[in-house]
Amino acid sequence: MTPDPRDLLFRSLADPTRRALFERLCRDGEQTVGVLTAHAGISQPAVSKHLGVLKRAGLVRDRHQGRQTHYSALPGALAPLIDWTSQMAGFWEGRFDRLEDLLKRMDQ
Amino acid sequence: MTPDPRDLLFRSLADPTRRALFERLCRDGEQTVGVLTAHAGISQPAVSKHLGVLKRAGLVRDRHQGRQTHYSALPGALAPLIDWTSQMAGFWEGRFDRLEDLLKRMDQ
DNA sequence: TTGATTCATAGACCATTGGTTATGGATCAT
DNA sequence: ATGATCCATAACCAATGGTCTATGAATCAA
Repeated sequence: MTPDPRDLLFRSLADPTRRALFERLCRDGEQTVGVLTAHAGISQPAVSKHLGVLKRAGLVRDRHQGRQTHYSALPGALAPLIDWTSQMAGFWEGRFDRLEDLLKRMDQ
Repeated sequence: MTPDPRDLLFRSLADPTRRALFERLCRDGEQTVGVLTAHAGISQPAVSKHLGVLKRAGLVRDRHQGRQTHYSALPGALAPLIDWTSQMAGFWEGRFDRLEDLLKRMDQ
């Protein structure tokens, strides 16, 4: 059972709170856990847990400075997601092409 | 609390079995529940349930013919997902630009 | 050193979810 | 009409997930 890296990505982004955290980090850059907690509307441990999930998915990284932890987004980790959607669209187009071929052959 | 359409999408695609079903429909086109079940490795009711979730997310549609139900993919429903990832990347680039501006101003 | 602050981890709790079996409604074949 | 097939729904169960409070480790300030 190779743990599909896509799976971690999709599951991490399935939660709206986590998407909001990631979105904030993308938009406003590096933030401490305290600042993120102040805007998240949930407890600090909950925020830490969400950040842990995002980190394990490679979507964020942390930097320790004194007693605070700064988190920042790594939007490059979204690549597999983009690849997958492209692939789905590609399958679709490919299927359509084959249908055109079929119709073309039937036309003769 | 308006139910974010993105939320339905992300949550629907968070499950590997559902992604596999959707992928199969994208790749091979319309399929009956029976055929999908034969390849899914889970029970028919489980497949039906997953298809229901995908349908509510707008990712598939169903067509009834006799006693079978044919499902097909609607990959256009992936658009909000693509938009979101683009927006995240956009935030990132914007942030970088603003940083450049800041450095430029500091340089003077 | 003592106390306050910042964050992560542990444990408990509740809702959600993904799976099962059982069943029923339609449709087709005989 | 009878039986078989296809699918959806219902009822249930185990596991997962998101939240909280409590606590501890590390750092900073006094």
